[in-house]
Amino acid sequence: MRGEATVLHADLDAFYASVEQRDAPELRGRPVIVGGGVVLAASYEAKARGVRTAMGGRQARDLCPEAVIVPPRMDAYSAASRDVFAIFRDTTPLVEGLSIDEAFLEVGGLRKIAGSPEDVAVRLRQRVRSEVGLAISVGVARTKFLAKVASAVSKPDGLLVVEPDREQEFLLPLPVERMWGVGAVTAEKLHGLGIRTVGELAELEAATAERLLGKATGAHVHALARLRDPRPVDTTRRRGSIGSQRALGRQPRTMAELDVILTQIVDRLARRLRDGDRVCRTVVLRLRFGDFAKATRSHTVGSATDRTAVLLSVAQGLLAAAAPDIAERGITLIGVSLAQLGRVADLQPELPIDWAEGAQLDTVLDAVRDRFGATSVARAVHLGRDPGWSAPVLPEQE
DNA sequence: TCTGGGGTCCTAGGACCC
DNA sequence: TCTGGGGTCCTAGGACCC
Repeated sequence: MRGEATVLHADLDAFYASVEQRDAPELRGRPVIVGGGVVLAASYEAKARGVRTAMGGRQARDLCPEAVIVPPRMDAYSAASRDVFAIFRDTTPLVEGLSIDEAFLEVGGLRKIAGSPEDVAVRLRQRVRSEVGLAISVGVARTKFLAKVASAVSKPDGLLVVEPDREQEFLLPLPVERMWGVGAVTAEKLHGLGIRTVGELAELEAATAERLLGKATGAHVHALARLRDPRPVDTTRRRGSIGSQRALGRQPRTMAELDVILTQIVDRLARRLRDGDRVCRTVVLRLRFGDFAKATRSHTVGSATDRTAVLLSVAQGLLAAAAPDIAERGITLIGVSLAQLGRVADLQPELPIDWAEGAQLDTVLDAVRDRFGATSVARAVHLGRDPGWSAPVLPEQE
């Protein structure tokens, strides 16, 4: 095996539940479930009783009647996440966040100043424990995939280094379900061929895996099983979509009710969009019907926007088109995703302004505001041929 | 099991363009 | 008269992840 084990995967343990136990000492040592209708997170005491993430609340209470059930406090989790990511970035600039509670860190360049990757991992775990008060598990390996599997195997509150010459003996005996990227459907297909371990998957021809699982998924998981994972830690990834949804229960809903909910969702999303200086081109309406079958309806606009009014009218158009289906089948969830995200800055070369025509500032600003909103005006003006122009402060319309 | 909420990536067909 | 081939975009659905 070439290369050294320099990739860390750091993953907070039972994150939401651990924050609750940190902030409320009376919860420590007791089974804690975060969530209500559905389990968002379970402490290790609750997991020991069989409670699992995404399990229905009723089933969780049946399994563990003495569990303390607490409502989620997303603000507290976001703050804890920021604190932990600050320690990640203080450890190395090469951090790739995967979600609110996990990240990859490339630490290969730190040997001279900070010691071996294992030394770095030991200190990282100590710092998160002492400075944030949370347990974090870390896997160390030559590739992202192996580091991710290693951190999962090390839990709870563990550290596992997979040295390059021990990779096969670590990975091949594991059940295929432990692979990152193999879920229930893929595992079931593999079981159908009698394949239960990663080693058995590795013994297949790549073409066989691709026929069984599809070209991309087959090639991907087959390569991983053969210890091939060339993906570097990528610090440049940006979110490609944002979304929000609401479960509605089973009771019938009028189109007027749905319109109110849709408006609230779009309003929230559009604010998040503008807060992040982002724009989007595609609006996706997510529906779940009375029989819990899911569907999406989407529309892409020609010019990216962050305007609530534009996004809402697109969403309303999609909802209106779906109204007959909803009337017939009922509806149990409605949601919206905004996709094809871009940065406001990226819009500027596309501004439809012909500067050669000697456009007046007011005309230009009106055009910019109409298309992209007041928040974009100041940046757009910087594109002007005259860098001496200052950006007027316009009130946000909404 | 009477079923959250936030995301990523891939597939496949049709439209459209050259 | 009998119909190319490739590339990209859009839409819808599905698997997977935390």
